Amino acid sequence: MANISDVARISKVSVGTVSNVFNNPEKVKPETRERVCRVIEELNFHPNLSARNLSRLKTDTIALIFPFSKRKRIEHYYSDLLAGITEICFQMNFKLLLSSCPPNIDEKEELLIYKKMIESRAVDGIILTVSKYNDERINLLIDTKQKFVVFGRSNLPLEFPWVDIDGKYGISEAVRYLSSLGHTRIGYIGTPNILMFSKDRLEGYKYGLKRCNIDFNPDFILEASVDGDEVEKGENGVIRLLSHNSPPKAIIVSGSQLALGVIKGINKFGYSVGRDISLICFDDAEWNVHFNPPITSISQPVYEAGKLVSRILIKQIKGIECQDSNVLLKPDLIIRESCKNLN
Amino acid sequence: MANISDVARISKVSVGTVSNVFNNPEKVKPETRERVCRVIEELNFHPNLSARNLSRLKTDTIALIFPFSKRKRIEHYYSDLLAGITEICFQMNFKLLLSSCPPNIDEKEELLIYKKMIESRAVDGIILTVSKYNDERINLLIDTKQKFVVFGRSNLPLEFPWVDIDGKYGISEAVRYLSSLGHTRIGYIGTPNILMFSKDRLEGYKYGLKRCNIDFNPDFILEASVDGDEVEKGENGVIRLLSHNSPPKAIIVSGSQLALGVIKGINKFGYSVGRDISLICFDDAEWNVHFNPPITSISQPVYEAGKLVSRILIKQIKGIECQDSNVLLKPDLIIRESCKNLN
DNA sequence: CTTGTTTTTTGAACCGCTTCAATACTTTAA
DNA sequence: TTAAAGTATTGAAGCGGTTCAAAAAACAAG
Repeated sequence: MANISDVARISKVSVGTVSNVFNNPEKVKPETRERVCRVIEELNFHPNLSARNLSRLKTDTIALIFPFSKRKRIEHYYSDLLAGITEICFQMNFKLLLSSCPPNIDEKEELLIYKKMIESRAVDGIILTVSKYNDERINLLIDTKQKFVVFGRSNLPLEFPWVDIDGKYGISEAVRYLSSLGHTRIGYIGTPNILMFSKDRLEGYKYGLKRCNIDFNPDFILEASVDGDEVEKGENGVIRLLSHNSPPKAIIVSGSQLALGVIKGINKFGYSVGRDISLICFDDAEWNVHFNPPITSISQPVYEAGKLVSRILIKQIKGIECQDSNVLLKPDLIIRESCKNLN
Repeated sequence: MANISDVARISKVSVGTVSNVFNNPEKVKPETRERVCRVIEELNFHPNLSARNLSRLKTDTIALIFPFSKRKRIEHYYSDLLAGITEICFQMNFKLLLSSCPPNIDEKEELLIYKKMIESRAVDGIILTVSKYNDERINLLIDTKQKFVVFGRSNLPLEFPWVDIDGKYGISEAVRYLSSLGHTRIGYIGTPNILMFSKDRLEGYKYGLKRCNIDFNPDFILEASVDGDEVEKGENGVIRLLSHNSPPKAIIVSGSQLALGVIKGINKFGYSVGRDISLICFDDAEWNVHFNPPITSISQPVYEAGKLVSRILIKQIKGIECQDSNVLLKPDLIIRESCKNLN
């Protein structure tokens, strides 16, 4: 396979000129350029990326690390994100290195994976997803001066680029909608407290109640544990909520997997979604619209977030000033038929 | 940032020895090794991957190229596959380069993307997915001597490693099951004919009928077109089938997106799945079990295929003899409640 | 035909590692 | 004590590009 000096030799120029033909074509005289190009064509020469990466000390590659799924498939959250990221990478001519790590991995081990990636300089930037409370990974990335963007916010008092979805807004709008239908007994089933977005959403729930002058009842909320099957947790959770002596009549559930369980639980309890229990699901999974009744959902613009996140990161890598490197996206309440009008 | 010669200088050995500490630790005397390791630790040295890749002329990286989704998310088929692939990559210490390309891209342009990837030697191997009839990509990969594995078989008379799911078996089992419930009027809604797996499944349908002594009725089959929304195609398709003057009483649908439309269409037609129309879906999407009634499905071991495909590819790259580089996986018929027993 | 200016091209240094023949050092056996 | 064999280390030559100061060539003006 031909290399750059073959091309140089045959086209009777220096390697520097061949290199310029690729990287600074305007610097080489048209006639020379054409001659070199012919030889490039003839030899079917293509610059070796590893060599290029080495000498430029950059890779035009970004990385995304996500946890293995327990369900032998990528969470659809990542799936949407990936769709956005790969699209931008394609546009901007960047590559995406995808890594995954075992679920429920030891936090220290997870950090090691990040460290390894940073230190080997395999990528120019990293996309961090699902920020946690006191997320050590963010500290690591800042300490090592690695370029990165976070999908999610942080409680740490640090400046860094992030994109997030306004869960507080989303949930509070759901509460407002339920309240407008006459609901006051509104339950909430949330995700584990250690994830930043859980806090945000729970806050939205409380804020939403307050705004609608509904008293907060701690018996009406439930936070799923970190481990275990999401569907099961949803099922058990909702059954617990419904077993109260004066149970909620509406439930907002944070996450589509949990929601699957919640629906199952509601049916198991002998109730029917939309008639006996109103339901809103944060995160509009593909199937929500196809259920009977179709589930009123809060749709997260994860795909857009993926595009943003990668665009911001690549800009940062290229040294392009980015005016908005902190973006909060609004989710959408999509009203379908799972909530009963009590008025 | 420290490099290998810094380490060599400070620990008073040659760069070769430092390199050996990493790559052939058994070749260096324990005392020396320890001394070098201390310096490595001190300087927080980590070999630069680009340099390593360049001098070894390999990257320990494989690539997967998949089409953008029209639905702003990765098809769950790829999602399962990715889960398997990334898991093996993690285990085998390989990296995965993920690329996507616009949907319905010109075939020539698609080939260019593959060419670019091959010629830049950015990866050591490529995973090709969803083989097509007369798939040019396979020719390209063979011609360029690129290492690769295909998820799917080919009609081309070529030898190459592949993993596939036995669609013929899956569909014919579905037919057999329906027949055992007393069904004889069995329709089939398939995916576009250009995809290899479509042919396979259709064959399964015909074979299944024959085996059960059911006459093949061309009016009962429908092949979805290449473009357009899958759900819509399913909906329109099933309505067309049901509008016949003696319509099928059972339908096998090839693909979960199509199935969503089929269910919608059945309901729209005023029929009810499991009562008026029996339904089997090839591909057990996450939601199938949660529908009412739960959909009897043929579950594809895509996650396992992902593991296999990457394992085979990596072995090939490493030059490890692989006894079984052509694997046909059997899908599973999961009986739920969408088929009526006519007996 | 000079001289000065601008445009092109050169070629060596560099990026940071791996590899391997050659050398140096140890150990063993006679 | 020494030669032979075995073990450990060296260092230079790759790998295949990019970069940039310096040289060369081309052009313009006097």
